[in-house]
Amino acid sequence: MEQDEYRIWQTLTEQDWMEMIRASNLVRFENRETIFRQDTRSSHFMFVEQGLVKVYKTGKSKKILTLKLEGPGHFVGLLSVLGSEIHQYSASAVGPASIRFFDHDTFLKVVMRNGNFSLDLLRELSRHGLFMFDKLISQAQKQLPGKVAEVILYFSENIFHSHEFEIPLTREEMSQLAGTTKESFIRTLSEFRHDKIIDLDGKKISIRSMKIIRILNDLG
Amino acid sequence: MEQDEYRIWQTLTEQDWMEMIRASNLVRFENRETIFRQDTRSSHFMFVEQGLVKVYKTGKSKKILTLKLEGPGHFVGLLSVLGSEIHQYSASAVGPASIRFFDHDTFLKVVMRNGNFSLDLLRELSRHGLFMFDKLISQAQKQLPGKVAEVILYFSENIFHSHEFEIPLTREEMSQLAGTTKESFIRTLSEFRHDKIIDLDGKKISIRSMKIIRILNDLG
DNA sequence: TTTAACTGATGATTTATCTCATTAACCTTC
DNA sequence: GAAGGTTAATGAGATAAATCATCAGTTAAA
Repeated sequence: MEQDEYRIWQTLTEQDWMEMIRASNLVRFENRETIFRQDTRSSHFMFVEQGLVKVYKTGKSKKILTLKLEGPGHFVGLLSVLGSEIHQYSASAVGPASIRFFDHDTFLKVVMRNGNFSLDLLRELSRHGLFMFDKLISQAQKQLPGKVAEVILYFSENIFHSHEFEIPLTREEMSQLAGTTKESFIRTLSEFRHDKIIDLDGKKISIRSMKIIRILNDLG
Repeated sequence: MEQDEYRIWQTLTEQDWMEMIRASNLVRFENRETIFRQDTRSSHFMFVEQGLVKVYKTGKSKKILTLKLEGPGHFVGLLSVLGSEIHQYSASAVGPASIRFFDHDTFLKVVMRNGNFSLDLLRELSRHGLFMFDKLISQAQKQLPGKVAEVILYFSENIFHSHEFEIPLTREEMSQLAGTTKESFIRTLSEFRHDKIIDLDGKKISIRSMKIIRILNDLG
């Protein structure tokens, strides 16, 4: 990794950067491998260099809710590393992914002495919080079509930047991202297909009417 | 306010503290007054010195979801001030409340030059994020009794630190905290009363069986 | 290569919760 | 102190979504 490869490192001095990199190691995960697991002790700061990472949490009823897929240039597990001793959620690789693990103390030392860097982290954490607040509203207030449209839109806009894409998740995993059951999710997808809002071919989805998807996402 | 009154200021030097305080002002809000409103421009860092502040967000359908009640010693609106130009949610006073408004640039200047302070903010923000993630799981996976028990437990443990308390919100406001409708909330409260889990007298609630409340909260 | 497990799809049924409607109690203010 | 507004409570009916069950197609394992 070069220092200028990701925006977040650009506030670091060459020395800070070198010190952090030296106290780090890059780990490659294969599809579906766990990166860290809820209820284990949190230790390292983890940064996605390549691939996609699924961030999810298991409720008391063992049901899973997936918060997001984090892509390159973002941290995973920050909330737990900074706000708790124990991981409060899990993360796993979606496809092959390279994660850099930074030594906890070295990372904090740099955060403490570099105001611009810590401010960037504060902003990253804040945007993450705003994202969660939005998701909270969705879960509390939207009904099925709105939730499913949101997931489709999420892949289209945040992950693939295209109206046509192949989703690297099973239907059940998608339903966990929507906050519903796999049956309900599948059913709603089928309805979207019948209503010619999307084309569907296995894991390939093509949005035929972005307008309707947006309306469904907005109005619930 | 004295510097040692709240934990968050203890990492500040006397100079930093004085500079920030000089560039701040304390505003008293009466019950139900808006402190900041969703969709307005965010400007100041706001800190609760006294009272309770309701943090809530209005969805596209105009329905309100209340995230939490923030008490003395905590910031409100941090997510928006740091992560967005525009407030993504609202806050209003629950009873009389004193809020200190810090000048944006002065506050950031201190954050940037004081590593311990910025680290404290990072931790505060992280805990806030973990709280939201928990709430997200609740909204996605719990049904009514679990959500209502959660609200009762929240008041008991986080706000009043007692099994008996008088809630400063209407039933409708409580339902927005639970993420349901006022009718459903009232109905569930009544059921709890019939089942002798709580005593109910207007806004006074007394938990008769903390054990059952906890079970309901945990298992859904 | 046969069996077993997983995934996707769909129907039928049940259940939870929302919506609508009504009433009573309590404030507020004119 | 009467009228209007807000809040709390509850019932009946409508509706959305979960659950349960089945089956076909696919992938993985024995």
